[in-house]
Parts: sequence; structure tokens; C-alpha cells
Amino acid sequence: MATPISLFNANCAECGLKKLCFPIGLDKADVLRLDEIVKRKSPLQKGDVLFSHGKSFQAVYAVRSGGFKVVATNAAGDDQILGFYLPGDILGADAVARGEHVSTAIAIDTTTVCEIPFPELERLSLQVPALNHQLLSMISKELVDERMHAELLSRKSAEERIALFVLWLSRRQERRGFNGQMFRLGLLHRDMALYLGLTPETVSRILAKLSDERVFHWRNKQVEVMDMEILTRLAGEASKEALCVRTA
Amino acid sequence: MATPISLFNANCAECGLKKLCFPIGLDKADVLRLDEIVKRKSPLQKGDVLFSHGKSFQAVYAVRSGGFKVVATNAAGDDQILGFYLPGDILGADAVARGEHVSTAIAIDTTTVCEIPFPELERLSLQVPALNHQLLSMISKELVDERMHAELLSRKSAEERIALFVLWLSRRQERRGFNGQMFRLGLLHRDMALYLGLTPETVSRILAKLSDERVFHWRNKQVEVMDMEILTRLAGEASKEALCVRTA
DNA sequence: GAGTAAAATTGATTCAGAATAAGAATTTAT
DNA sequence: ATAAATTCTTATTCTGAATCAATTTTACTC
Repeated sequence: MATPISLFNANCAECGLKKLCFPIGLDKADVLRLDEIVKRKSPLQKGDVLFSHGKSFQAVYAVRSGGFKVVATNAAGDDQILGFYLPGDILGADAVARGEHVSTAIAIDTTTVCEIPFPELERLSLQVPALNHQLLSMISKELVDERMHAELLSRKSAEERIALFVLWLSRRQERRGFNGQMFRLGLLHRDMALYLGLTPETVSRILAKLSDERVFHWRNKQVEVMDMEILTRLAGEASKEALCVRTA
Repeated sequence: MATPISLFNANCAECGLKKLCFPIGLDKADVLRLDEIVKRKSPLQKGDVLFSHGKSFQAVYAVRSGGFKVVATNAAGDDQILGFYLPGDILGADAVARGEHVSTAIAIDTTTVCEIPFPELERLSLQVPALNHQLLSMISKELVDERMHAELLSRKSAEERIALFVLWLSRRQERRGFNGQMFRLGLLHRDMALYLGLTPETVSRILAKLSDERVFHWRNKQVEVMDMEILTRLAGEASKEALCVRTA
């Protein structure tokens, strides 16, 4: 009888997420060196805090399963959700500049992570150029994502925001080899609303509307996209080609 | 008669911005090595494009004088302003992840920059740990800034957005050793509106209102802050301590 | 320095989404 | 399984900012 591979003892070389995570572009020997500094942590429960605002920066984290919401609390005391981090994502790097975390990461589900102590990562990356590039690339990617978020917040209507958000989630699923038409996501409407700069009531209303119109159905943490084409159009993305034709 | 030092031949070691730019934390010898890869470019005129969306990523740029607006055009064809880059800022690093620029940088004034070719910077930074950290730190800082921008866009009222924006500019001036109460900034109201997710009309109205209320005065590219305390309160930042007292 | 184009201002009107409220459904805890 | 606490839904009212439109001011060009 084969010994089952524990999720938490698995190494980078055998990890199903290696094509999305730090090992991208690294050769076998370098993945082994990376492996030596990675710590597999015991699972976190929903609501557990991975790191919090003001805490000194020790490590970045790769999500293996479950997910996090990253929250900032403003002066008035209300929360703002900066992003969601799902399997394959790396979080914590926003703390490099100040040496302390400027946001709080809270598990939205039962979650497992790999901890990569930052001083050791930085030291190793000096010896492994591909890893160094990967590290830069990863922070840069977060920056691009955050800009997309800012763009969403700045001019889109409530309906466009929600359509775009679902489209992002769907594409993300597909990029990771999962079904982009039907997937599970343990997100509260409240959290989605905070991320999208809306109220939970508005989210609820528009979710009901788009469900009526058979665009997609989101209920009880289960998402089903029924009409990807309309969804894309509602998100304000498909008009690009059409526009080129019209203006040509 | 002393030969005047040309702004464009000056090296990093003699540059007035070295305490804000890449040389932070580098010793003299390393600054000299950095210097060897930095190219001083001839000045750009207002409206000139430094890099544009889709162009392959060759270099990052440090602003020496003048400034840029960084613009993204969405599918519908309208511009969104992602940020303003002023002397001491470094821009272009958002392109690391994809290897091509995802936004367009346009000079808002007569502007001088240093060009730092990225492959050479990456190579050098492997040999100079402090420079590598500086590079990571710089991208991370951009990420933190972009998050502040997203926070501004997500829940703040028009008045709060404008107050916060002016407060940021003022603090930025002070950090750079300039007068934070009175400064010049060649920004169009339209550009400010695009950055803040508002219309030029709303910006104009609120600028007039805050000028009437003697909070600050912004006219003809000249900004004068008259009441920093009220400005801070309007921006929704000062209430922090007050809130602690109230809830204690 | 006149002429033109671009940008900013100001006022009137409209509308999307916030706020409020009250009930239903779901999750969590006992 | 039941109770308590969250979270979600739906309807209504209300408000802040967008939109539309007209004028003034500022910035360029020749």
C-alpha cells in the first residue's frame, strides 16, 4: 500500500502549483535549494490571521489551498478589502518597502500556506538569478493587479464592477486548469462589496438581476457562468475589437 | 570662473536626489558602478511620451525634474490616470512581470530623466545586495502607493478625495525638503479628475468651495495650503486619535 | 498681439447607488 | 436539533456626483 503524500510535507518539486508559484523558470537544482528555505505551515482556520498591519515583515507566503482576504482599516475604522489571494498566489510582499506589514491577511476558509522567510529568500535569490527575477516579477504582477483594481473602482458602474469581478475569477480558474464556468468561492457578499467599493445591498440586487438575465448564478458560495459572452460585454471588455471595427 | 555643472552630465554621486533614488543605502563604490549603467537622457517636452502601452520593456526611469502622468486606456477608449511621477520617483517597473509596458507615461512639463536599462540593472543588482533590496523596495513602495490610491477611490467622497490628494502632494513636497504649504504643480484639473475618479466639473466646484473656506487655494498651477489642520481632517486622517478617545 | 483652441467655471437637471429599514435565509454554536 | 447570530434579500427614500449646456478664462499659434 502506497503511503499517501501529505499535503504539508510535499516539496516544491512535487507541488501541483509549481507552475504558478516561485519555481517558475527554475531548474531542478535551484528548486531544491528553494525547497530548503520553505516552511510548510499547519493549516489555518477560517478567520485566522496570517499577518497583520504593523507587524514586522519576516516572510512572504504562498497559498496552497483555501484563500485569504487582505484588509486595511482606515482612520475612520472601516475596513477596505485590497485583494483576495487564492491557491498559487503569493502574498506579503507589500511589506518590503517599510519592513512591516501595511495590511492584514485573514483566511476566508481552511487554508494552507508555505512560508518563505524573506531574508533567506533575498539571500538565495542573489545566487539564483532566475529566482531573483521571479521575485521582482511577482511584486510587479501584484502592482499590475492593483492597478486593474483601481481602474475598476474609478469609473465603472456597479454592474460593470460585478461582471468584471466574476470574469476575473472565471479566467483565474481557467488559468489554473479548473473549470471557469462553475466553481466554488467562499466569499461573503460583504467582502465582495468592500473590495468593489459597493454596499452589500447593491451587490445582492445586481446578483439577483444578472441571475434573472441568465448571465451567471452566484448562490451559497457556488458560481455558475451561463453566458460568458454577455458577461464579457457587461464587464466592458469585449467592445475593444468592435470599437476597432467601428473606428477603422 | 567655475564651469556650471550641467544637469544632464551630473552623476549619481553628485545628484541632489540621491537620497530619494536608487543610491539609497549604497556605499560610494557601488554608486559609481550604478553610475556606469545610468544614461542621462535629453529633456522631454510637455506631452512627450516616455514609454507606451505594449512597448517592450527595456529600462526603468528616474525623474530628475518635471514629471509624468501614467495613463491606461480601457476597452471603451477612455483614459484612466494611474499615477503622477515627480522628481525622485522611479517609473516603469510595472512592466517587469509581462516584459512589456502596460501603461503610457506622458510628460506633464519639461522633464529630465535618467534611464536605467533593466537587464543591466538586474545583473548589477545580483552583485550588489543593497541595490537589489533597493529595487525590490521600490516596486513594493509603488504597490503600497497604488493601494492607497485604490482606497481613496473606493469609499471616499469627492471632497475627501481632493483633500487627501492635496495632503499627499503637500507631504511629498516636505519629504523632499521643499515647502509643503506652497508649491507649483503643472496639473490639469482634467488629469486630477481622472486620477481621483471624478469629473472636472466636480473638481472645479470643490476647489472653489475649499478656497472659499480658506482651506487651500489652487489656481494657475500654484497650490497654497492655508489650514493644514482642517485639510487633514477633511481628508479623513486626523480623526484617528479622536476616535480612540471617543471609543476608549 | 489678435485669433483660435483648449480648459475651467458655473448653473440646472438627472440618476445611480447609498442609506435605511424590515423580513427571510443561512450559518454557527449550544 | 434547536436557538442565536450572521448574512442576505427586497422595497423605499434620499443624496452626491454625473451629465448637459452655456460662458469665461487661459494657453497657444502665427
